Amino acid sequence: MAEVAPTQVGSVARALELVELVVGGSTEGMALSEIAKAVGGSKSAVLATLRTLVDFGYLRVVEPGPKYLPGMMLIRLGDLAAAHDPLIAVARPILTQLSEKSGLTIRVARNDNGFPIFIDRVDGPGFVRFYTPLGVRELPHVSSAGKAILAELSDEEIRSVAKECGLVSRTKNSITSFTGLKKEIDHIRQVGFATDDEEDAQGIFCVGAAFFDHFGRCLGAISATGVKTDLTEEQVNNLGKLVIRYADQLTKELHGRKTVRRAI
Amino acid sequence: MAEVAPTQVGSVARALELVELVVGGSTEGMALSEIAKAVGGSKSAVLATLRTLVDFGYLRVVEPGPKYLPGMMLIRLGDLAAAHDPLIAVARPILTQLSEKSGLTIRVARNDNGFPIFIDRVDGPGFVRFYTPLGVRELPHVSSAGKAILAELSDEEIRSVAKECGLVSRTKNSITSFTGLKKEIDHIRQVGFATDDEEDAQGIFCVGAAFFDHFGRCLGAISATGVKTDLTEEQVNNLGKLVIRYADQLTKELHGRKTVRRAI
DNA sequence: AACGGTGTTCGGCAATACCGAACGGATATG
DNA sequence: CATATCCGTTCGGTATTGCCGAACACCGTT
Repeated sequence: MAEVAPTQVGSVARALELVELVVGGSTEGMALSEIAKAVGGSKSAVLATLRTLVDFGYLRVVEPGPKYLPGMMLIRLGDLAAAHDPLIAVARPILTQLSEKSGLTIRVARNDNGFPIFIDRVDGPGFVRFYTPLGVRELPHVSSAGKAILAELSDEEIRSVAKECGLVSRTKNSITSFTGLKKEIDHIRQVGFATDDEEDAQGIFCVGAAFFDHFGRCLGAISATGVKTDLTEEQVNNLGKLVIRYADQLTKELHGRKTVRRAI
Repeated sequence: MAEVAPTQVGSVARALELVELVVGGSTEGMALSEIAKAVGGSKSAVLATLRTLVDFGYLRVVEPGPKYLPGMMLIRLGDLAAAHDPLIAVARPILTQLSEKSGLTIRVARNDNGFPIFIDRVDGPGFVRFYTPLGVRELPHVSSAGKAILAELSDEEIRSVAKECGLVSRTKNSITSFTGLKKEIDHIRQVGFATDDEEDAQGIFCVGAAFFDHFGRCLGAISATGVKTDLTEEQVNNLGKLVIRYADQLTKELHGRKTVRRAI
């Protein structure tokens, strides 16, 4: 089976795999045989597990078929988990205000050892043209939030993170060399905000800025995301200053202290 | 133990109880002994389960102590579950627009046999002064969304729902008699929107309107929530018309068809 | 220094979660 | 129209494995 170092509970692990499988599946839902085949278990065992998950609302079953879909409890738990997180609780009103002011989608990422994990998002008005998942470690070098975080690290930390993620390419604009990244970070340290000019996805432009705890350590970054249009340098600068202002506001409300960014 | 009619998996059920326990706990996190005592299990068994949940990101452990807190995966799953739900996907831009237009917190509830289940929320600007959970069945008679849904039911359905929830009182403004509720619903059917004038919580005012599927059946309702201020009847009417317009827009984008509301 | 409180590890027993076969229904195929 | 093939479901039997309780190590307090 799977190599699990510490003591675990197998049936629970298998159940959680089922949840991820269904959540990652299509919006049509998944059938029992399909699920059993995917996880390589017997139909009867999978059925018992699915019933348990449905009982707790983690999944819901839609007739006819029976097909399994993500349940309401997941939304409830996600909402409660967000309410539990002090950072999200403080950040959300700020994200909302910045979204309204800029008309863009605003997200907040936590600094996870140099990697950004987006934990909340407030959509801008208009139809949502892109979807970015929450709660997962993202690539640091192709997102404005990630680069804003990187710019607050020491050079050796940056090198370590760059090595860990491999500086993989996502689009033709992605920065894939360490020297290129270093140059970019120098620029970020000068202007105080980071950009993502179609480096992660075609047609998407982002601006991000870091925020800090009361030790002056970078807790994460907020970013504004929109569809790429022809922005003048001045417009980018204005947006950058706006994002910085709200990031500073977040730092302040977290009783944090903004560090002097390392110039070189 | 618990009386479980169909075949289930006990260890999974116990694990999910742990998740709910921790999510419902304080923001400080819960200790192992505390959790074991609460669920009435041995520390070793609970520890193994907790480790599994931590491994999957459902919980996270914070040192020192080890204390257990809701994990990032819950946020991720909640976000994915919301993205899976066609209603949420369609509704969110509309909620965002209405929130921006009205400056209020907008929510959308699904009609669950006459009961509202709020499944998404877009906060208005400014500090959030109230928190309403998502994904749980709420009382139908003390929320504007609930009453907007009720007004689309037949009279016997309303009576059935009223019996089921007992018309319990939440504030001194709560409607607790069936005749009072019937009168209120007649009014809602006339004006097309429902209000909640501090009937669920002191100082909170809401306006809600229903939306429909392509059979003309009431799928749910959206509502605008704000702090109670001295609103003139005209202002309430204007807000009501605004909410109706966005609810109708939602109906339209769901390829739904608005029913002629039953006058009497 | 001895205590109550942690979290942790370990062995052993029995509960129980798994499997596979068999059934019934629905849909597709000849 | 009959046959075949999928589906979901039920049901025992087996042994896997998840549970317990005791013992350990650790810290803070008394």
